[in-house]
Amino acid sequence: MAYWLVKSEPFKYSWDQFEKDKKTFWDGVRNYAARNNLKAMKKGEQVLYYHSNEGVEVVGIAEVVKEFYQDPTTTEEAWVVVDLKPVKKLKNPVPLSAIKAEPRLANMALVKLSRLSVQPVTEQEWKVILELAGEK
DNA sequence: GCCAACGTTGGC
DNA sequence: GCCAACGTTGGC
Repeated sequence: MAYWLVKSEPFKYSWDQFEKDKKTFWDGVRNYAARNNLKAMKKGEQVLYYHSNEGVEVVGIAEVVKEFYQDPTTTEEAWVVVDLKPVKKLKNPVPLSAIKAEPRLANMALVKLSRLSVQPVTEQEWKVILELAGEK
């Protein structure tokens, strides 16, 4: 079972909107590395939901409900989406500054590859994030 | 709004 | 296939 992290700009698609919708397809990925991660997602896997630009923090947990398929917003075959549903909002959102301050998270893709919009999260990292979020 | 980091494009 | 130029992302 793998873990993931997706980024969204709250202006464009916030966690609150996501909760209202109950489900969304994750579109707009136009980067091969991110695309490959989308393709690697399996149904039932858990995904951290991160707000970039504003907030700059992990705000919630989502789950993959449908594995990748052709991005309906483009006819270019290279691009895919997955369906996600909200699982829960974190008690305490985890800001990037806290992630950077946590030695156990020093190697997170979020820190090292800050521009990648869909990235894998290790099980250890997942646990630490939830711990910082006050979930347990 | 600035700028660093990094991915992509295109000329050779 | 290399690499400079350019565009975009995202933290601050």
